[in-house]
Amino acid sequence: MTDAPTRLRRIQEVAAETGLTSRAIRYYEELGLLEPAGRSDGAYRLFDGSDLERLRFIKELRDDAGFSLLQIGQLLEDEAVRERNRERLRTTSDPDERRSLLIDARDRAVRQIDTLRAKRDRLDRMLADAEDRRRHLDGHLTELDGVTYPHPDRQGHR
Amino acid sequence: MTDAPTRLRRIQEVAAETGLTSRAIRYYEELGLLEPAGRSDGAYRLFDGSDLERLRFIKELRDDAGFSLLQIGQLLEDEAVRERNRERLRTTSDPDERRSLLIDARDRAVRQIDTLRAKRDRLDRMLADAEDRRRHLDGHLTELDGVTYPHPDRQGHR
DNA sequence: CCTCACCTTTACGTCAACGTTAAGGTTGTG
DNA sequence: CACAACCTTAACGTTGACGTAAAGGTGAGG
Repeated sequence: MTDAPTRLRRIQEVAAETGLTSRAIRYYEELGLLEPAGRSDGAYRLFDGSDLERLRFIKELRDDAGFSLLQIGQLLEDEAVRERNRERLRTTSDPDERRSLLIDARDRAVRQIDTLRAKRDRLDRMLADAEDRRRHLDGHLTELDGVTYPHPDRQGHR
Repeated sequence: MTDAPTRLRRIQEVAAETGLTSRAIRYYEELGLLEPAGRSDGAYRLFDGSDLERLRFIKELRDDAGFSLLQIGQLLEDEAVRERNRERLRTTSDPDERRSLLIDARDRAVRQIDTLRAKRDRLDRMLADAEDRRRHLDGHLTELDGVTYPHPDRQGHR
């Protein structure tokens, strides 16, 4: 009892909370990116908290990092492999196996770091350019008005 | 004369130098992402240095930043608008117009900064996670071997 | 002038990532 | 138990970003 308040949600609620569509969620399942926590008596999909996390993560990777669903599958698979290896690490005491597990894990991490770093560096450069421009323009503006003028402030984002 | 050694290239050479395909280049033109510097007597497309730059830039945005061609079109359009406004800025002396041009430019820069920053921040977080994992694994490995083993050390970045 | 490698436009094909419709089963509320 | 609002699978449609093939023109060397 007191099994932690693991509320189970049906697909449309999940869609609303994640900003995805039901169709997209089913599609991700079809691709093997996740497996809903369970099913109802009729065959309704039921999602728990970790499913929500996973879906939000997928969306982040898709929208912000621009990864394809295939690449995302790889990343998630990598994470799963890591999890299994950590388990294996705790249960084995053979030092050779321990070392090879660790080396494999490190290799995966390094590969991931490389791709991410490449992406981030390009973005950083573009960002720096844009910020330079803004600073430059701010300079011209204050020079013109002699006073800091009101931020147009598009939407309330930050 | 001495028009700078503006070599003109035909599409396949450009493809080889940019890592794109001829088809992709024509497609980008079709979408209005660029206009080749000229055409030969028969109607061969001829590209100059700035075309090459532009195509490399498009490829970076597509591959590394994960932007859609539509978004890339927006970014390039923004850049073009900036260029025109800078020209206008130099030729007008009406302070009201000058200020509105500057404010508009600053607005565009801010918008771009916001989107780029969001993407970069997500990538940064993922990267930090991966680096933490690598450090952690390195620790375990040196602890196991009692010696720092050879870094595979992908490339010499950073 | 011939030839071959390259180019042109036009048009249909393909793959990922879903959207949409169809035909029917499920749940909870009155 | 009726009914509306949700869900299911299956299947076909759509859009972006090209690939590929067809039918013909171009241009530099021999």
